[in-house]
Amino acid sequence: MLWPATEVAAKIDLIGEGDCPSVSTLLVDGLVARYKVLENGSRQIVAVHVPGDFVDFNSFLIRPLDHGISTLTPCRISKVPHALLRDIGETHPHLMRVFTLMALIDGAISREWVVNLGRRDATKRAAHLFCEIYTLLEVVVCVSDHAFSFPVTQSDLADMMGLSQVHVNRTLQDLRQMQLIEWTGGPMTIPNWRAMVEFAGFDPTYLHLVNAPR
Amino acid sequence: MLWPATEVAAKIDLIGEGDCPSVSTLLVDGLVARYKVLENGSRQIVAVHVPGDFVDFNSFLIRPLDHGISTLTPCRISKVPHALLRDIGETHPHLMRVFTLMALIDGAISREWVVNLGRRDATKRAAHLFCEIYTLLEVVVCVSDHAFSFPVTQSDLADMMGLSQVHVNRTLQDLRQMQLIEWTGGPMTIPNWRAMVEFAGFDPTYLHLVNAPR
DNA sequence: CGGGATTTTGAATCAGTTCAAAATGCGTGG
DNA sequence: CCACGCATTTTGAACTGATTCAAAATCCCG
Repeated sequence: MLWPATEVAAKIDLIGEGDCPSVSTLLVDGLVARYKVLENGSRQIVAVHVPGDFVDFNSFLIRPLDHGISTLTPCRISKVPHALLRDIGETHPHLMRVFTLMALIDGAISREWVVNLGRRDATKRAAHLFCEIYTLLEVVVCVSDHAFSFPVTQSDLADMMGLSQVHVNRTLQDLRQMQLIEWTGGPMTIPNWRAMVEFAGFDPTYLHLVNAPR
Repeated sequence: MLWPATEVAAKIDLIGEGDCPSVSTLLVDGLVARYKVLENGSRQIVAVHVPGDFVDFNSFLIRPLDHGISTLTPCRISKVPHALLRDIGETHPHLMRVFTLMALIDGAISREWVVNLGRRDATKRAAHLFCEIYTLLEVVVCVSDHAFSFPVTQSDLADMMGLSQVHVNRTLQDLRQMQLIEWTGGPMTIPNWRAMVEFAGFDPTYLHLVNAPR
């Protein structure tokens, strides 16, 4: 069963904080961020979603939504009514377990973000984030040779990493100079994956992917 | 149906990283932490659990466990076999939804930790953490008048907040001087809850408690 | 070619770290 | 009850990673 995928322009709020939609959104193409904004106006991105992710599975069982959801790039999305999810849960109880699993993995990734923000310096923090995003993309999209489209601003990166935009810029320069990333204008490539993983201390176990990448 | 609660001494690893137990642990009394350790030896606590929490509900559906679990204080725990959880899920499908809900709330708390580490300075970070823990305790335990037993070392706090132990010490002094906490030897008290919430920017929505406290 | 967004650079400042030592608290055994 | 020893807290001072502010350079799109 398929829904027509909708095109969405870049940098659009898919769902605002406090909204209570009766559909969940499946990301078909593009990148979306879940974020929170503090009183002082600063923003923290709390999760990044890749194609195949349920972007607000939460809203199926939890209200109100305690964070905003916004696209990072142009996206294609597909709306799945909560009524359908409920039906699935009732007629195929074993699929309900899949929902639980999705929620658990979401939490596992979130916990690794806590580690990333709490205990890694800017350079390793960036490296780890790129490892995570690449690994997730590799599973879903046809990604060739550790290169992937990543049309995201340094401000957005700053909000993912809990850093200032200026420092993100300097951090990226460091990673470039260390030959761990190539990223100027086009897609990001990680020329030496082994070195990158080693440097970032990246262990993909927490992603709980079925086909663990090498 | 009840299990005998087991006594556990303070600062004991309940479950080590990589373990695959066939039971989940319900926390009856005390505080436990889930943590990750980096290559360089630094530790980050990724979640704190209060009585009533399933401490490793994860392990029911996800393996291997990607983090360690350790007590912060002496605890009483109760082991619930996975087989039983599976039975419940099969015979009472609607309870499976409760499991999903638990997992979602766990994730929501984790995301707030990301915000706390990413975008709040040391003082507000500590304040927010104390607000969270107090609010969770208030629901479960008989806690009187914004005072609660919190026998945790400053090192443990440092690992929750992604700070050095020394800076935690100075941060606590600040909070004491601002009259936001009283904490010397005995239980921690928050003499002016309104001021504390205001200062920390604490909004308990993300905890998704049924009986929202004032 | 022009204009807004984004990236890059510089310099001063600040929040938090590190290292080291002193002070305090606390349980145990004499 | 005191003395000892270990864990924890507190203090100081030097240092460093990241922030802030401001301006210049570059990019991209129409």
